[in-house]
Amino acid sequence: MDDRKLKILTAVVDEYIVTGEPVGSKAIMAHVKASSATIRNEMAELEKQGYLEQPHTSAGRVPTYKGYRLYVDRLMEQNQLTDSEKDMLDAMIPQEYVTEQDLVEKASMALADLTKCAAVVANATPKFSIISKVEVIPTGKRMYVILMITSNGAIRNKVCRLEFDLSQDQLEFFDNFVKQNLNGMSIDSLSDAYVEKLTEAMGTYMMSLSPLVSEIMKMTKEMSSVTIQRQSNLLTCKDFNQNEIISFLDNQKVLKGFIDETFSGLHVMFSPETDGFVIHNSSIITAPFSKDGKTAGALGLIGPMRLDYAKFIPYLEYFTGKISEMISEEPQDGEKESKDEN
Amino acid sequence: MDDRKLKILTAVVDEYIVTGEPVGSKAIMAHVKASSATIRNEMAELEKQGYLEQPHTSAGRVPTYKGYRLYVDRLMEQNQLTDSEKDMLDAMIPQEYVTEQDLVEKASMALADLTKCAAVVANATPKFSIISKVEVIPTGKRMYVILMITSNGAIRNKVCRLEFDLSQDQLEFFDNFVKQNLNGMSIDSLSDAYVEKLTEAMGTYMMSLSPLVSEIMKMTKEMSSVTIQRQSNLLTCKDFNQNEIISFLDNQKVLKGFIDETFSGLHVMFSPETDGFVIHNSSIITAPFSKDGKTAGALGLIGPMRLDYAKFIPYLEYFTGKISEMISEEPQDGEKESKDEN
DNA sequence: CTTAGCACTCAAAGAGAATGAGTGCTAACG
DNA sequence: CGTTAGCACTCATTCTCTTTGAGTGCTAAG
Repeated sequence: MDDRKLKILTAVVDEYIVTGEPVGSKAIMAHVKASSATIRNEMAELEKQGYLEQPHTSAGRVPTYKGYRLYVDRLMEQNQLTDSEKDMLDAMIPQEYVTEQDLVEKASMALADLTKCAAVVANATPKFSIISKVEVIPTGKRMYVILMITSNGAIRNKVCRLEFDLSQDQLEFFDNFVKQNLNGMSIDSLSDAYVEKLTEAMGTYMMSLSPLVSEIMKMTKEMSSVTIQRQSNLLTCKDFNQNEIISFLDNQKVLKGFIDETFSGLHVMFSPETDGFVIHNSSIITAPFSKDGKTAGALGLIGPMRLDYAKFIPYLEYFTGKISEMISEEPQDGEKESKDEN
Repeated sequence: MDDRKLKILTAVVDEYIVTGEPVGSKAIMAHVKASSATIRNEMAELEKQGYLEQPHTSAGRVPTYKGYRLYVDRLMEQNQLTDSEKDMLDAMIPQEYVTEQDLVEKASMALADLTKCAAVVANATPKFSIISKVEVIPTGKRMYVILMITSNGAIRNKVCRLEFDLSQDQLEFFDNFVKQNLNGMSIDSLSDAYVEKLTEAMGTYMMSLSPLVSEIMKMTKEMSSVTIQRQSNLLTCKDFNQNEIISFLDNQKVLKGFIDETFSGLHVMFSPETDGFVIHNSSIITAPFSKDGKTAGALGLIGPMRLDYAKFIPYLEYFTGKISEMISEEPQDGEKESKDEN
């Protein structure tokens, strides 16, 4: 794979990202010093190798998935953010917020608006945070609310209906039981086996209380929230098949499948790589953010493959950087900054 | 307005609901005993009176909003549900559910699928239910979770960040304060004036605790949930302007405006009547459901004006009837039925 | 190996022409 | 006088046919 071919491929992708039209040999001449005939020959080879394709015989070339992959991994040059861009991005990050989730969602919404993509926020709660409180609150005949709060501030409640009413005694036992055995546990470490051991340790209380334990287990599994903002941007993007988008809107659970990967660093994934998630011609960029040095979640953009990676990746990383700063324990009201504490 | 005109108008609407195409005079001949020329003359008059309109000179007629209004109010004959229809509808209502909200949402989803409309569920919580529990739970530096549970089983939590940490003493005071002054209150009766009086009654605690009170007030205002299911059905309906739908998806808050009316009985509203809610050519059918004889919420369908009212209204009423039965205190495990108790 | 030149391809856009569903109007009819 | 048959007219839709032009592959000369 010689240098000129790579240059041509880069030029095709760059151009296609801007115009959205198949790129012809003449357009490439502006980027590569060679005649259109030479470029055509090279493009024909690139097509044979699977990096480009033609919508029809007499059209220009369009990058294939393989072409994008190479482009993103090795060819693309990321833009450096200018000061004015940074100012613009800064202005988009909300200064007022209550929960971290709140901050991240608002920021992602702004990013979605800017990039005309849909934005995803994945919460790393189950992987990286610990249970700080579990409460069971009676709320009607046989109805109980379980309230769970985790170290990163996520709060969930769940109603559950039991077969019997619990006695005061049982409730108190459970309260203590939870304090001793669940509080302080990392959610990720609550394996089925561990929970079974716990349940057995409850002795005579097991019968009546084990449904609560299993509800709590369910809650921990549902803790990993994945929210999507500005899905409508997918609808207005003409690179997509409308019907696919519509059925995606109806069941977006599919996204949860490959979320775990996103916490490890910057990722660019293309639709052929994300099985289960089936919007053809789409790509997802994700970047993790952290709190006090520990992964706290990931922010992502869903858009067409024809995405301005060189521009948007720096945007995304700038955002996750800022978010990490903001949610980490920072000096407030004049306190000293103290990072990397637990 | 003579009888034949009304028959012709009815025929136009009936026909248009089925075909979606402008209705010509010949098609009407199947419904009304008269020649096409006579019908044309009558239709010309109906057009002058504003009940019909022509997309263009050489097309058939389409009902106007005024035409639909008359049709729905006075002309339409509602279908009687057959036994097999009832069976079908019964099969669509979930037998397993935890909360009432859960039941209603699942049912509305099924109804949306059946009718190819979007479904709305409006919760009457703030109007008709009482606070059964408010708890304040500390969850980090200056962070507190307020948990609120109402008599109909709605649960909300809200994180709030205070300026100061609260002492044990303050928390206990607030707990008692809430028990005495908020528990048992109807949410609707929490006027700003009442709350101000409450706040003043807190005396020396006022300074530190009033932010909590105002957060609780905010929560009560956010209690009225309106959820929409199967919005995608709006997208696939060709009677709508796609862009309008897309911008509706982005901010569906607009629905909250006229929700209160829906609790009073069956309503059919057309887009010109629902200001704030601006999907042209749309209509909304809503019907309330109740718990032990008291209004608990409303279920609705959003679709094009060209909706099969004669069929869908009975569906909707059947559903709300069933839901009312299910959520009212019924005999369980062989207990006797006891309606109209509080 | 590179490139100028040329014949060829094919989607897209535009111009008529044909189609047909539907109308309004007029004049005859009972 | 209301009803209706008949007719000329309208106009969105569909189809075919042509033109356009961007882009290609191939060939032969540099």
